[in-house]
Amino acid sequence: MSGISEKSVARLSVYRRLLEGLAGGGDAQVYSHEIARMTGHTPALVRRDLMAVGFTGSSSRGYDAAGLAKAIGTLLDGSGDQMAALVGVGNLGRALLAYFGSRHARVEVAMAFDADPRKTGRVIHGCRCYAVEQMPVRLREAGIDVGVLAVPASRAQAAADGLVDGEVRAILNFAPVRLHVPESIFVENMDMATALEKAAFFARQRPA
Amino acid sequence: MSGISEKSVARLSVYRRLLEGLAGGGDAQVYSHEIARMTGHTPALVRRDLMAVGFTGSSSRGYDAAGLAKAIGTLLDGSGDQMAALVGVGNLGRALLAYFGSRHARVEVAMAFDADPRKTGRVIHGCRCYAVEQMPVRLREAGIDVGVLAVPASRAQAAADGLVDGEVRAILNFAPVRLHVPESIFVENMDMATALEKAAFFARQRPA
DNA sequence: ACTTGTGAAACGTTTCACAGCG
DNA sequence: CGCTGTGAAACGTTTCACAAGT
Repeated sequence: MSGISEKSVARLSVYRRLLEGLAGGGDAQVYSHEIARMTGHTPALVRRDLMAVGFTGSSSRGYDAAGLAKAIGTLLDGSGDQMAALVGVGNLGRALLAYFGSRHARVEVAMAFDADPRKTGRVIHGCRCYAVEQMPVRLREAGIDVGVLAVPASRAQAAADGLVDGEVRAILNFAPVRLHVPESIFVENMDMATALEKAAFFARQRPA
Repeated sequence: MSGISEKSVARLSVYRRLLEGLAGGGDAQVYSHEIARMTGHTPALVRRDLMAVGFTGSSSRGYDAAGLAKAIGTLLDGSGDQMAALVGVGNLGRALLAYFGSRHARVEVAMAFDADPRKTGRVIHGCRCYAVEQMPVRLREAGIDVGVLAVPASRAQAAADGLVDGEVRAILNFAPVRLHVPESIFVENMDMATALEKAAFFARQRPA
């Protein structure tokens, strides 16, 4: 529907962070080949990605960094705020709360859920933790549309079912399993075990 | 050189985990369409990926789960053990140590590094922590070839330089920046901020 | 001379479709 | 039959190459 590919969205998110840094550092104008060098892509690809943004640069001066960052934001963030909920407040879950909680609150992690009664009711890294049983109701009440899954593999499908029941529309899945969810729900897998194996594999295919 | 794509390697890693689970659960034989359904791909893609493995199935019974898992292992793991080192023992770093440390030690995280002197010398989740200054020497001595980067964005490039100096051949990068490293080094980016923005974006492109 | 924006070519990945086999 | 293995087609993504702007 959006016509814009997953890869393009991911790169635009990276461009925006870079541009905000440049604009903050007093670098007002920037060329596609500079963005390309700093993000590890080609100038042509950067320009192709920017076509979707509808922000036009100048042939002589390139792009206005602050303006382009804002235009990317309009595309990526939409109008209203978006909220996410974390499921699984273990080692990884707490690290994610700290990571996502720290200021750059593009998407707010508004609540967390855990099965362990010792964690429910507590506030961890500024985020209140509820029992998993309350998940569908609380998600719907708060109108949360992104779920972040940081539970053990064995519990991932049950937790995903809870998120679907709570009517989230996207899931960021850190569990090393493929979730079974309705077609209409977007799933982004962050499989760290696979990523490490991949790195180890390609390490071996290299000159020593 | 290897002729096998990054995507294919990532999927093979997922297939293997699945197959080990099946074999352990007494499911001796499995068809490509079953692997496909459980991993969310198509049967044709599964068979295409398996072509690189060189393990042949039977038309009537499909693949031997245990044998196929082992064959994938031969391809992915190579001969000797592989070791990784973690840089950055903050919230995320400790979570990664717990995550990667737990038994399924396909790649062993053998040591960790941190700039904070209160952390150096300690053993965290079974992994000894050293000062970053010692990084290049210790990496070379131990023959470590994968670095896992879990430091703040502002320190990521310096830490990457240390890993390169220590002659790692691949880096698993959790920092939200593009690293500048020699061509010969494989970099796998795990940008969680971008992943969350991506999930939020595609959540919006959906029926409510 | 340098850029941007973009049609068209090149390249990579996935799916189709079917021969061959048990 | 329903399966595997695979050439060929379809599709998606990136790069090339150049017209047009400054």
